[in-house]
Amino acid sequence: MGNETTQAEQAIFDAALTEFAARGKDGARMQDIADRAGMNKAMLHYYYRSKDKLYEAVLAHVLGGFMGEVSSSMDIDAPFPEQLRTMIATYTRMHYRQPDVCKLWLHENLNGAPVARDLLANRGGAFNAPRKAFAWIEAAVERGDIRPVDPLQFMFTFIGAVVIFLISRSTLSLYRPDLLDPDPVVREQLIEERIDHLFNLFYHGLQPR
Amino acid sequence: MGNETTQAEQAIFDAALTEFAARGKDGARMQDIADRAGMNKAMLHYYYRSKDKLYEAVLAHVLGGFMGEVSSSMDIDAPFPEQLRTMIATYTRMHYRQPDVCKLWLHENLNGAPVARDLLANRGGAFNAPRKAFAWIEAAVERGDIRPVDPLQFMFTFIGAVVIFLISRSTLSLYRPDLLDPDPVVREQLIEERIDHLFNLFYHGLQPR
DNA sequence: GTCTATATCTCGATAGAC
DNA sequence: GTCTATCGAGATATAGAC
Repeated sequence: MGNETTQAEQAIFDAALTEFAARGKDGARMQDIADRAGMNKAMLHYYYRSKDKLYEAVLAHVLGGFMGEVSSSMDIDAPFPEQLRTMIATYTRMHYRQPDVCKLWLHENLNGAPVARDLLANRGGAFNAPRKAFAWIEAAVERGDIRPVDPLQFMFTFIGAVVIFLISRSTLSLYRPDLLDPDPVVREQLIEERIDHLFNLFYHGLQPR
Repeated sequence: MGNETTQAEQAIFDAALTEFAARGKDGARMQDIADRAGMNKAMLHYYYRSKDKLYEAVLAHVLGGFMGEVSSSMDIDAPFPEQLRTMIATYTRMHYRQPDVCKLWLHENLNGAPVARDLLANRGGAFNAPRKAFAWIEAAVERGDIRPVDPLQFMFTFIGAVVIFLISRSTLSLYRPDLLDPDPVVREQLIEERIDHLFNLFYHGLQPR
C-alpha cells in the first residue's frame, strides 16, 4: 500500500462519499458510484476490492477529518465563553460545509455503527476527540466557569442541536423554505443565525448560579 | 376499507415498523417482515398490496400518534416552566418507550422525507403539532416569560437534543456502557437524568434578562 | 489499467393450488 | 385466507479480452 492516490482512486472516493451519504452503505449502488466517478464498476473493485472495503475507507477518512478539526478547535487558549462560541461555530460550519459527512454518520449509527465503533475504540489520535471534549467541559466546571453539568449529557445535547438542522432539512423546509435557498449569502446568514441561537442558549444555560 | 383490523394485519404492521425502523424503507426486506410476523410474503401483499403502501400505512400511523401526544402535552394550563418540563418529559419518554418511531423518522428524512412531507403538508389534525409548538414559544416570548427567541430555532434544538441520545446510542455506549443496560430501573434513571439535564439547560438558557 | 460480458444471488411481486 | 413455487428485475462480483 503506497501513499500515492491516483486520480481515479480519488474520483471513486468522492463519488462513494456522496452515494453512501445519500443512501447508506446497503442502499448505495456500485453502479451509481461508478457512474458518478465517470468509470465502470470493475474499476471500483480493482482499486478497493469490495463494497465493504470502500465503505470503510470512506468512513475512516471523513470521520477522522471531522474529529481532527473539532479536536483542534478545542486547543485555543481563551476564556470559556469564547471557547464555547468557537466550538459551536467550528462544528456548525464544518457540518454545513460538508453535509454528506453527517448523513454518513447517521446512516452508520442507524445501522448499529459497527465500523464507527471500531474506529473510535481502537484507533487513537483524532478519534479521541470525544474524550477530549468531555475533559474540556469537566475542567470548566472545576474552574467554576460554568455550573456543574455532566459533560457527556451536555456534549451530546450540543451535537444533537447542530446536526438536527441537517437531518431534518427536508421537513424543516416546510416551515422555512429559505433553508433550501441555494444563494451563498442567504446560506451564510442562516448559519450565523444558527450559531448565535445555540451560543446564547447554551451560554446562559450553563451560567453558574 | 372497513374499520376492522385483523390479527394478521396487526402482526404485519408491528413487524413492518420494526424492520422499517431498523433498515429504512429500501433496506427492509419483505421476507424479514413476514418472518417476524409469523407468516409468508404473499400475506403481506394480500393485506397491504405493495411494500410502498405498507410503508405509508406504518409511517402515517406512528407519526400521527406521536404528533397527537405532543399536541396534547401542550394543552396543560400552567406556568411556562412547568409547561416546558412537561413537554421535555413527554417527548423524551415517548421516544424512549418507542425508539423505533425515531429511527423510522430519521430514515425517512435521510431519504428526503417524501412521505412525511406529504403528511405534514396536506393532513390536518395532529400533523399541525409543529406549528402549535412554534405558537406556544411565541406566546411565551410575548408574555415575557422567556427572552426573545426564534420559535423554530428553539423547537428544533429541543428535538435534536432529545433524539440524539437515541440516534447515537451505538457510539455513545462506548463512553457510558450503562446506556445499553436492559434493567428497567437503570433505564428509568437514565431517562430522568436526561430530562433533568435538558430542563435545566433550556430553562436557564431561555430566562429573560 | 480499463472495459465488456456474464455468473450468481437476492429481492418484490404474482400465479395458482388448496 | 393461506401457502408454495416461480418469474423477472437488478444487485455484487469476477472472468477474460485488450
